[in-house]
Amino acid sequence: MTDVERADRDPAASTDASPVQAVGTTRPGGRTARTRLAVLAAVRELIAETGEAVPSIPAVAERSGVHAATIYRRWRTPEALVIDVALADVNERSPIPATGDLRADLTAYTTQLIGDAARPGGLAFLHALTAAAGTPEVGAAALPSLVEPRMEHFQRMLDAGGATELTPMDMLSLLIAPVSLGTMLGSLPDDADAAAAHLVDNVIAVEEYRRRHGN
Amino acid sequence: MTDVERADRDPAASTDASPVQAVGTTRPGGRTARTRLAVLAAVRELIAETGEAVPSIPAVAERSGVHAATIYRRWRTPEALVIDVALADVNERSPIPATGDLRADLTAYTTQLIGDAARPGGLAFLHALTAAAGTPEVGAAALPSLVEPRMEHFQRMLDAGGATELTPMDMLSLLIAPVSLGTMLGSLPDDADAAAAHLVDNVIAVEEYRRRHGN
DNA sequence: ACTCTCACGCAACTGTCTTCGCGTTAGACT
DNA sequence: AGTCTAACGCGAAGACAGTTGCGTGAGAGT
Repeated sequence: MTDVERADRDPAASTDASPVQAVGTTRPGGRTARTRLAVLAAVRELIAETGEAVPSIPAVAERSGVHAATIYRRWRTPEALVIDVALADVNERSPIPATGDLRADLTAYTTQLIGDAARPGGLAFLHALTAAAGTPEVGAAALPSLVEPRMEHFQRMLDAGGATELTPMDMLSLLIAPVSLGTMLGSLPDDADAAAAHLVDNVIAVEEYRRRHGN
Repeated sequence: MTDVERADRDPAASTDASPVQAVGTTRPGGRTARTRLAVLAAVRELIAETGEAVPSIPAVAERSGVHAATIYRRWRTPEALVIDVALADVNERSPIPATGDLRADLTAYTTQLIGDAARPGGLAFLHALTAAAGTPEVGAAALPSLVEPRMEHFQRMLDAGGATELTPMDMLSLLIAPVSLGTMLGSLPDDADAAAAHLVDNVIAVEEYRRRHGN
């Protein structure tokens, strides 16, 4: 009847040995991983369909075939669901290049970021993020694990590009933050390339300014 | 807010009203104004007490003494309540100076902004903002009326300070956005003055960069 | 002062979210 | 292969947000 039950009984449909996170859990194995994938897939679908709302847990339960009680036990809130999806997707969705050409790397990343934020899930993610930030038990654990890997990637890009003054934090302040707020307010220009070029110019400006004025 | 009040009235007689004082409504008088003040005061208190959550309407009803049905009829959602409080408070809470000294004005504003965002209500406001952005019927009306007056103030500050290249939008990208996201992620330095100086330097850097490279 | 009617209080109602106890299943481990 | 137990399914109970119809009181207009 449900996707999960079918997956459980059909040996051919068993997962192709891709160990999902669930680090530190006592039982990371097959069924738990399958339910997790089914739930996260349902969250993605619902976000894509319903526009930008954070999906309700009963809706995710029906869509995924996983019982609502199970979802409540594992995730507790809808926001945690969205955060979990984001954690699983961010790295492949907005890769951070490091070719050595700073402006090109920044432009490529920013353009993709703008496009990503404009997607239906973009606002849902921001919503979930603010909600998670308000509830320490969710945010305190999730936020660092979301941010830290990105910071390392940024550092590689900056090193490769010869940026001596900029820090990964500056990427947060000068790129991610304006794109996030701009998406919320709908104040981003329609032309994503122009918007990206604008933001990248700001980054370059800061790098040059600090070089001239010392750190 | 205006949409809700319009729904209560004759649809044809609707003229646009200032979201703060509700002037122009058919009955702006004593009782309506009192209930509104009582409700907004309760929202402020609840936000200050409960940390950073968006208060539930039943809670606001009990605290304010205004019946829940009334609040539902006028505001519709808790997010609209928080937005309304923000609309009423922002101008006095984070004034935008225009003394002619650009760096001093920027620093004063940014410092106050950081302090304001760190307050309990700061996160609640961001939460409400993202939620409002996701529901067009609330956000489409409220967001412009929140942003536009600020943009004008910024323009005055920039003019007075002799900034020829910067736009009010840049203040959004370079100051408000980083402070917002930084507050969410808890990534702002503990030293608010240092953080403000950092962000202000970025603004100055962009102004100088554009002067040298043409717009 | 009188009338009109908008906004509010009231209470019952509906639908949905959320939790809980218990039995069952399926990985993990020996 | 056998045992153990964490994780899941299930249904019911509870709590809560949100809605609606109706009567009343308080501004607004004359």
